[in-house]
Amino acid sequence: MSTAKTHEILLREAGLRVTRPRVAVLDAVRRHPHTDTESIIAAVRADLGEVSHQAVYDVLRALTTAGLLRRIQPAGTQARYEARVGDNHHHVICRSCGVIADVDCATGEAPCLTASDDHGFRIDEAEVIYWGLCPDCSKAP
Amino acid sequence: MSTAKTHEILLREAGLRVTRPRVAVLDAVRRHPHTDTESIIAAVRADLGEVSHQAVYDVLRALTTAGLLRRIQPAGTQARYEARVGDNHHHVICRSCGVIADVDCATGEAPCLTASDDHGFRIDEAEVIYWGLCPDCSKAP
DNA sequence: GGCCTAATCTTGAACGATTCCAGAAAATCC
DNA sequence: GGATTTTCTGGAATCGTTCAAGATTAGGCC
Repeated sequence: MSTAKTHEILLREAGLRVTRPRVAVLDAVRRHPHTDTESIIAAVRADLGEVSHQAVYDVLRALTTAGLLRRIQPAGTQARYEARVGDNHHHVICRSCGVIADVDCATGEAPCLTASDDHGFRIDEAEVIYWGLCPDCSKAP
Repeated sequence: MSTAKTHEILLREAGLRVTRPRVAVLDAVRRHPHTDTESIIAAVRADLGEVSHQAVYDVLRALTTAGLLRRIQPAGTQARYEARVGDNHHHVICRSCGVIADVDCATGEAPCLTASDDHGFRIDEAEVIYWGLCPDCSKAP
C-alpha cells in the first residue's frame, strides 16, 4: 500500500476530510520529524505547487487536535511538529544548534505522570525536555 | 535589613550595576512568581513611575543571564519569570486558566538529569512541565 | 566632591511567527 | 449531479520581542 493511501486512511479514521494539503502535510512531518512550520510549508509546496501558508497552519492545527500530530515548542523557539504520538516520549535539545532527538520515557510504562506534590491538579501529561549540547556541538564550541 | 538592600546586595554579588529599574524588577518577580513581562512592567511602573518596556526587557535578560532569575516559557505562552533559582524544581500548569505552581523535583537530589538514552548529548538541565487542570478549573469545566 | 568611561536606559521603529477575516473552491452526503 | 459544510486562498493585522542610536547614569579614581 502506498504511503499516500496510508495517510488517507489515517485521516479518515480520525474523522477528517481528505485533501491534498492534508496528505502532503502528514507526509512531510512523517518524513522530517521535529520540523518547524516554515520547512513544512516548503515541503508541501515542493510536493503540490503553491499552497497558502494559512492552509498549512490550519492543517497543522486540525491534525494536532485530532491526535495525528504532536506539537512541541521548546522555550524560545517556534513550533515544531512530529508524527510520533501516543507513546509519551520526550526530547533532548541542543542549546547550540537546536537539533532535537527523541528519548524514550525513563520511568517505564505510564510514567512521569506523578509529581511529588500535585497541588490538587488533575495532571494528564508530563512533558520532559533535556537541555544540553549535541555530540557535534560539544566537540566544537 | 530592607528588601531593597537585599536586592542591592544580590545584584552586586552577581557583578551587576545597581539601578532603580533592576531593583524594582527583582522585587516585582520575587513578590509575584511566574509573572509575565507585561505584569512586571506594570509593577515596576507602579513603583518607579514611567520606565520604558525596553529597559524591563533588558533587565530581565541581564538578571536571567546572571542567574538571579529563571525564565520559563511553556508551549504557546509568553515568557514568565521566577526568582526561585538553583534548585531545579519543576512546574504544573493549568491548561484552562494558565496558573503555574511549583513542584519539587521528584527524583531526590541531582535528579532528572539522566535520560534513558542521551544520544551522546551532554545534558545540563532537565525541564519538566506537568500539564493538567488546577483544582478550580477541574471543578468547573 | 567632581570627572571619566562603560554600562544602562529612552525613544521609536522593525521583525517574525501566528492569527483573523471574507470570499472562492472542493470534499462528502444524498 | 447538486446541496451543504468544511477547507483553502489572499491579504491584512496582532502581539511579544528585539534592534538601533543617542541620552543618561552608576561606579571607580583623583
